[in-house]
Amino acid sequence: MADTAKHKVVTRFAPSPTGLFHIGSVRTALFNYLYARQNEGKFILRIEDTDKARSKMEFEEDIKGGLKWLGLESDEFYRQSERTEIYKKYLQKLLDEGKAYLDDKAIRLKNPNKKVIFNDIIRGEIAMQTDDVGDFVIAKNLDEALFHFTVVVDDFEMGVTHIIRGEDHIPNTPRHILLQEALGFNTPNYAHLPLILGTDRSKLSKRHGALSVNEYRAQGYLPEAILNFIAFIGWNPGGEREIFSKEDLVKEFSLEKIQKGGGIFNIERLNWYNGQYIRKMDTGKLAEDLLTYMPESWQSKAKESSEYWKKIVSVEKDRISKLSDIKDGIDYFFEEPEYNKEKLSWKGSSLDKTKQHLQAIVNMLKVLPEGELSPEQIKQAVWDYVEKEGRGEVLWPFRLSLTGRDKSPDPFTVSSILGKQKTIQRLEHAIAKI
RNA sequence: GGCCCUAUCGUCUAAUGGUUAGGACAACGGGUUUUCAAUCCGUUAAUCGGGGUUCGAUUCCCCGUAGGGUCACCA
Repeated sequence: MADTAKHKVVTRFAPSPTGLFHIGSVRTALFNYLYARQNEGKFILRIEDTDKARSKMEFEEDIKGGLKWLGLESDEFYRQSERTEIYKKYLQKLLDEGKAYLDDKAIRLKNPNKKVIFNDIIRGEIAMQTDDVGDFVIAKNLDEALFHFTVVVDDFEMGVTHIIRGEDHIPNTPRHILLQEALGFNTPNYAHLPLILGTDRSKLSKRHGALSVNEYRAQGYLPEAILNFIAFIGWNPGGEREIFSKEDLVKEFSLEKIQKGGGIFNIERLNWYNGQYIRKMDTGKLAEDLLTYMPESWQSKAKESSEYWKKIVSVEKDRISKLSDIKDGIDYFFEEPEYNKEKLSWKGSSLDKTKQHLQAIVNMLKVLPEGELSPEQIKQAVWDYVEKEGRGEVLWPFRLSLTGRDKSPDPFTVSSILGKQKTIQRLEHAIAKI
């Protein structure tokens, strides 16, 4: 029996390991975690693996790994498949007391067919007539207790004070209360969360696309961004602040401020949060994390010259919204750019003219000192010319000969990172091409 | 279909028995020394409908409507 006396609040996250750790489950886990931490309570992870056919260890590992990555550490861990004896004891008790009975193949609860009323923290009073569930099955046999029964027994045994779960469990609650009454347990507090919905407004499920936490992780979403984003579906502290760290959430969280209506999972908003958190990251750390998202050949180059890589990262840092974005649009830092010479000219300008501009830039750069040049230094060196000839007229071919791309950071930044030699080399290559 | 839950901009949401109904994402427009980002400024945009209660309702009540959840020897 758990030490309930020590903790005023005990919450639990109780997933069944029958699928990957789902983004909808993340919020249930998060809210249980937040509420426990906020009240200096206990947060329990309980694997509900009574369905032997569907439960798989790989899913359990996926859930645990996901929780760890998100930083939602639990204080205690249980696995229902290891608690058969406990369920058996209570099952026998119910049988002995005549509150349950064995029919052909299963153990059923004798349903008093009463009206059950409970007070949901989020929704207020909910009343339901229990006739329609009849003498529902609570176990296949003494050694195989089923969901409704194991949940009730475990929540009691573990001293769970607050059951925070999805609203898809509302219809189950009257059965659990019937069971609690039969067993002589107190009814814990219930808080049924609104569901996270797909874009079609139905409960988020596999057909809505990427859902597993690990997939988001693989795409380069940050745990802080996911937590912040997920917390704000169905909950809001009031006020106009949008960015909340896990610690902020622990401080501000309250069950009373949870929304009643379901909320759509909006990836655009997640992307925005993720970008915000990327921008707040330390560049060194980001440079390290970004490495794994790159093709191997670039990766080794980046490792060889970490200063070079850091400069690239400091520029890309506010251009990407998820880590995997890094591989798009930085090829010119690792390979010679490829492009058609026609692209070099700015809006209808002639190639001859373009060639002149490029040559002029080369000349101006050549007289600059060797060694590191800042974007400002480079800009200063060419700016008078640029102003005289037209910005796009000069800057577009400058940038294009360095990057070969329609879209990229400005030519001063790129050439500063590339270095004087490389910059001149690429400009001369462009000139030769024309 | 039975039972249950829900309803504010396209989306996530704030607020109140009396407000120009606020913020964020997205979209659009503009600034930010060429482009694309990032950033800054701005614009468009909402209280599901009908009855009550009330001096006044988006807010409280009822009825509709719409959406969702759930109806296993799954969880």
